[in-house]
Amino acid sequence: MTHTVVDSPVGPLTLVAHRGALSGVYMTDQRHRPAQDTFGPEGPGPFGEVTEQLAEYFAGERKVFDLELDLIGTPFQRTVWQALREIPYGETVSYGELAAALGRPSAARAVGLANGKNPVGIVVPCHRVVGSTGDLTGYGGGLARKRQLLDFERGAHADQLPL
Amino acid sequence: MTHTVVDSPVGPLTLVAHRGALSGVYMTDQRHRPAQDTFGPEGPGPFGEVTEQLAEYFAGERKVFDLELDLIGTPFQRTVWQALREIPYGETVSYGELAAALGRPSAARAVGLANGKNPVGIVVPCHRVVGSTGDLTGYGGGLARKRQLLDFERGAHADQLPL
DNA sequence: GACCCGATGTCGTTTTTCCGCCAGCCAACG
DNA sequence: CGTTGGCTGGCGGAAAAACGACATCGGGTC
Repeated sequence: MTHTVVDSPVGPLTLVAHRGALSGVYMTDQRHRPAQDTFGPEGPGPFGEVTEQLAEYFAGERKVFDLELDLIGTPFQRTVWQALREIPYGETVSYGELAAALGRPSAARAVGLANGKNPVGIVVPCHRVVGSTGDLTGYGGGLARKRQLLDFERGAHADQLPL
Repeated sequence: MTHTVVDSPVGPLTLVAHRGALSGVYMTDQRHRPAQDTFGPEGPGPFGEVTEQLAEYFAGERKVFDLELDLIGTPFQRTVWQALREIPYGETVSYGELAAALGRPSAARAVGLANGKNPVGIVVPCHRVVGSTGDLTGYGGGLARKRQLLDFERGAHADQLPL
């Protein structure tokens, strides 16, 4: 367990590694952010590759992250997080649709819970899930950041997918 | 975490080591015996010294074990196990007396529970605790073994403490 | 009295149960 | 449109219940 901190357009990001793989990406003031002392000491880890891909992402040059992750959670949570990774860049799904895709059409609210516990922000794109009406409805890092990320992803796509 | 198996007059004993110290001594068919896969691989450990002292004990030549132990349990359990180690060879105490000695005169039954969870049989002499009437009342390894151990300890003492 | 039996009190631990929380959804109503 | 109320499912913590390697007391027996 080691961690480090890098800068980004959405503020400082705390990167956490466990067993040699990325296990956490936390923004400042993020809800459900674990206590600092659970991140282990600041130190070496696979952070070079992570930092590079994040930089590419924020430069609009990367749409898919290719990183080894170590996600710790309940079976249901892991299922949800896995599903999140399959939402394409720039697109959104509703909590209900995601729940239905998992075969639990009525578990929309539970999906919201699991979503909020996503330990790896941005890389696991929990920001691409919105309410059934299109409302953003909530985000661990604050709705402003969610809007910022979605606007950015749509903008970077503009030249390819003119609406 | 490593373990090994040795023979003894009360049947095969599984010795377990953790952090370089003895953490378990289990008989066959013992109640509360942890699952085999929690013992780690069969391998090296401080088993030479342990085996030697056990052999001396069963030869009637050793009355006190001098071994480093690594006992894992709740605070109360650790207190009880520590108290057990101070019961002299060949003598017995009742559950109630032991509880009283710990300052919890009414916790006799709880002492019984903790007693049963003793991970290090023989070396931590839980067999020296009996009911208030002198009945053996119970033993993780079976009453037969408890009787066997107590008879043996009394016998080995016979030349010193003729009743 | 001596003895056995059952009921009761006790205590730390473990297991089970229950309840509230919430980044949702839908329908009904103004 | 906004607002409201009722339904939902998984999670986490709290509370309750169950569980013994006991001890003690009170009645019945003989």
